[in-house]
Amino acid sequence: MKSAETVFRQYLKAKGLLYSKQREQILAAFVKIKNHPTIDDIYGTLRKKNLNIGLATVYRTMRVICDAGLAAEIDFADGLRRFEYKYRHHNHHHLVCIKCGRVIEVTSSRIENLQKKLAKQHNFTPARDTMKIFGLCSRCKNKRRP
Amino acid sequence: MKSAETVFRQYLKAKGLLYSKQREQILAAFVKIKNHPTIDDIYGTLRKKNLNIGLATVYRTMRVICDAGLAAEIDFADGLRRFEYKYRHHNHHHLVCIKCGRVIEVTSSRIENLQKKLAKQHNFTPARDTMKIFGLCSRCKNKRRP
DNA sequence: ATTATTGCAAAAAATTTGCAAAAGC
DNA sequence: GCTTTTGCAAATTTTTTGCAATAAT
Repeated sequence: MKSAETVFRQYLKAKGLLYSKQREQILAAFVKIKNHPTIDDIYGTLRKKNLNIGLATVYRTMRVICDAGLAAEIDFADGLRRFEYKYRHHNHHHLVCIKCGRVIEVTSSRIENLQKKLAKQHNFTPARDTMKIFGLCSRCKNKRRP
Repeated sequence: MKSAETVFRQYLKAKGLLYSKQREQILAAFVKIKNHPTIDDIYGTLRKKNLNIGLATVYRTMRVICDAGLAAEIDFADGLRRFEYKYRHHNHHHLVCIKCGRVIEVTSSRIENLQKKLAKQHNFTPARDTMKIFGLCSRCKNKRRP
């Protein structure tokens, strides 16, 4: 299966865009970070590696990566704009702990089938979907208040 | 059934907070606006009514309204922070058109049951959930490119 | 050679905060 | 009367943009 880099390269070529070192490095950093980084997480990672990439470039590149379908914005209701890696990830849903912020990824083909049905009923052509359940994770639910 | 205002009043009293005219007006404006307003939508509505309420107050009050469980932030991937009214609304899901922005609200008890099951399997105590399907609505899918 | 991309700094937008005056209870 | 809330302006944070220099094909 093609690597994300290859997919990105092909996308850029098809759109007449250039494949720059910065784009390569930003994509690599993003893919490497597990668990839904913010722009600032990605920027910080690059800085730590002494890659001198401007913040504006990270913003611009993450937009391109999203356009290429390799990432999507995701909102865990913590006020931060995060990104989720979309390539070779099964479509999955999230259980988000409202206390500790832990995110558990789950899949359910039955839910997916129902989603498809629901879309069809409304004559709606689905492209992607998100499902999140907010609540308390197993660790947090047994803790007493501080 | 209690009105949202009553619920809000009771919440404030329970927390030792005050029920001010501004809070009343902001809640009323928010409830009245259909379809997921931004802070600015709410602020604009109030201004149009010549209610001289500061933007900071709208920010602060929407947070209180969310804390009271009457609203929640919702993200339709359009870069805007929106709020959804939560009281006396059946839990519903959204079909979001990525072309025209139209939002169709749907319910599915079968999906809800599966969500509950999924949470249980992970020893997770659900509080609230969101599900969105992004795609093309019936109107947009038949249109050709501009 | 031509065009797209970058970094930087500046601008714009979004959100939060400090504080004296006003309002709620 | 005591506290909380408000409006305003200032401060902070987040995101976008203009542009000359640089890099990609």
